[in-house]
This record gives sequence, structure tokens and C-alpha cells, in this order.
Amino acid sequence: MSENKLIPELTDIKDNTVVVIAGPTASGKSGLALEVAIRYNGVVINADAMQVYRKIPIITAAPTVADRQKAEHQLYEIFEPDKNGSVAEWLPLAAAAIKEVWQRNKLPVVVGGTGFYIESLVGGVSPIPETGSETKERIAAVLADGGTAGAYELLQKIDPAGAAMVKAGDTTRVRRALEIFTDTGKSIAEWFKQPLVRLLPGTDFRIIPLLPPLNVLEDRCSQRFDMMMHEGALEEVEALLRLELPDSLPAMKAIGVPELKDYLCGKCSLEEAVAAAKLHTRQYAKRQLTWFRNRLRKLPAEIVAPD
RNA sequence: GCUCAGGUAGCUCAGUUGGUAGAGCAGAGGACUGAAAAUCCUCGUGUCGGCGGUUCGAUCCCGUCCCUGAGCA
Repeated sequence: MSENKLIPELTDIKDNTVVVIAGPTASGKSGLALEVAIRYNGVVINADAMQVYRKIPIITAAPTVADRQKAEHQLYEIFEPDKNGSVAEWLPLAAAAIKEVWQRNKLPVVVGGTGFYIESLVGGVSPIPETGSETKERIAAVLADGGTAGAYELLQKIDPAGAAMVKAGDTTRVRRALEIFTDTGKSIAEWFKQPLVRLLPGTDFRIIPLLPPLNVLEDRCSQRFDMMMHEGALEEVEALLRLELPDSLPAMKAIGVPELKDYLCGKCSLEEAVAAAKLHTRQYAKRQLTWFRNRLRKLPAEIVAPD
């Protein structure tokens, strides 16, 4: 993604300024981040939940080696694909990277499509302690046993206030609510009342939204996936599958991985796999658009530049 | 040409012992507090292939025509 984007004019850059480029997949944000970094003596810092993993740079559209030579890039391909990354893992790394970049009198340029990560960086996170692995295993067992419905029933029983805050079918949040209650003895309803904790308080964030219309994104997603295939996406997925990692890992859920896996396992034709991957990319872009459209405007106006 | 099976929502199909129909997918909108490229919520009128007939009433029964697939010639 390196088409000619208008490089935003950044005035009055301070020693605590962080540029944040936020947009859906295939919006051209990586290219824009690179140009901003080149022009303003910046360092690109990744805020994408999938580009943090190794072994899947093609399918995940991570910056190319050539791009990384034009400007410094950080937090790309830092985790092995068998790691279960999360905002909790990423956030301190991002904060540390930003501080370190500031120290070198350079401009941090955070770029990514994971709105959740960006929001946690800018707005802070709840001060909930990290869940212990025993608890995680216990809740995983509950889920495996009674499914989401069973887990939700349990949550209703032990933590009605928390249950009221999550949808019964929402596996991810039912699990989290159970984990928190089991581990801390306190409901998420309680924890969510605590003020958010910012890792970089007083930072001069400059958020630049990049929100092209969905139909434009759709074409680009499609072309980009063709390009990924051309660049060896299939071989990349094949190599990833050789690691025999569980499907539940985030890296195994990167768009394109399950689809190409289906093809490699003989469950569908290559054409069908490619079509499915393109479709899912488009649907993902739409979800991101919804997030940014409705979430960005809840942030203080002075940190969000007009699109 | 004959036989059989089909023609129902953008797609794949279900269904109505005759009272004008519903799922999945797609699509649209939305949510999102430590797996977030994840996870989830809401939204379903379409000449039920065409034309006739029977009937108070047909998408459903009968006739005929058209189209698709399979088989037989």
C-alpha cells in the first residue's frame, strides 16, 4: 500500500507527540505511516494484532523489507505464532517503544487497524490484574464442558451483575467475565467502574483517521489478496501448518489462514478458498469501519484530526 | 424424442395434509474494557417458473408450455 497519499501537515510537534494512523485493512495506512515517518524523522510502531506474529508476514500484509529500510519499524513480527498475544501484551511494549523513540528525539508513528489496541493506548485500560493460567485453564474446561451456554449459566449464578453486562452467546466476553470473577473475586461490573489507567498520560496524541468507503476497500482487499497469493501466501500457510498449532491461537485465525488451510486439506478448491478469504477481508474491513466511525468521535476532539 | 427429478429471498435449500412462506449464507446497521483479522447483537413481501383449470380460496391439486439436471433411446 504505497500510493500517493497526501501527507498530513504536522505542525507544532512536541517532545511528547505521538502520531496515530488509524484505519481499516487496505486503507493505505501503512504506506501513509511510512511517508510520515520519512518526512518527520519518525519511527513506525505497529498497532495491529496480527502483524505482531512471525511466520505470517505475507498473509498479514506486514511491511516489506524494502519499506523497513526506508524508515525504522517496531513491534512487527515480534511473537512466535504459538503465542497468545493480547492488548495486555502489546500495550506495555508499545508504550516502551514510544518512550524510547522520544528519547532519541524521533517521532513515534503508531499505525494499525486494531481499534481496540489504539484505544487502550490513547484512553487507557482497566486496572484488572492479569488472569492466572490455572484460572484460564479452569474456565476453558467449563467452556469445553458446557459450551458458551453452560458458561453463561455459571456466570449468572456466581456473578449476576457481570452476566448482565455480557451477551449470553458472546464466548469471548463470557469467558473473560468468568476468569476475572474467579481470579479476583470481583465482578467485571465492579472493575469497570474503576477509572482507566493510561500508560502514557499527558501525551499529545494526533490521530489521523483513514476511512475510505467500503466499496473502494473491497476492490483493494481483493487485489491485495491476489497479490499475496502471488507473493507466496499459500506456501506461507503451508509452512505455518507444519507447526501443527491449535486453531484457537490468534495467528491461526488471521484472515487467509483458515481459508487456505481448507484448500490444503482438500476441503475446497483454491478458487473457493481465495474467494472466501477476500470475502472475510471485506467483512473485516466493514467491522473496522464501524469501530472507527463510531469510536473515534468519542475521543477528545483535539486529538482526532479531521479525516 | 421418452422417463425421472427439480424450478420458492441475491445464493443454497426447507415448507405449506389447499387459507399467499422460512432457515443458513450473502447484504445492511450496531456492539466492543486483557484471544479483537477475535467474539457477538438486530434486520426476511419473495409475480413460491409462465399460462390456463378445479376451488370460496392455489405456491401447494390437474392440464399445458418454458427452463435446468440425470438417465434411456
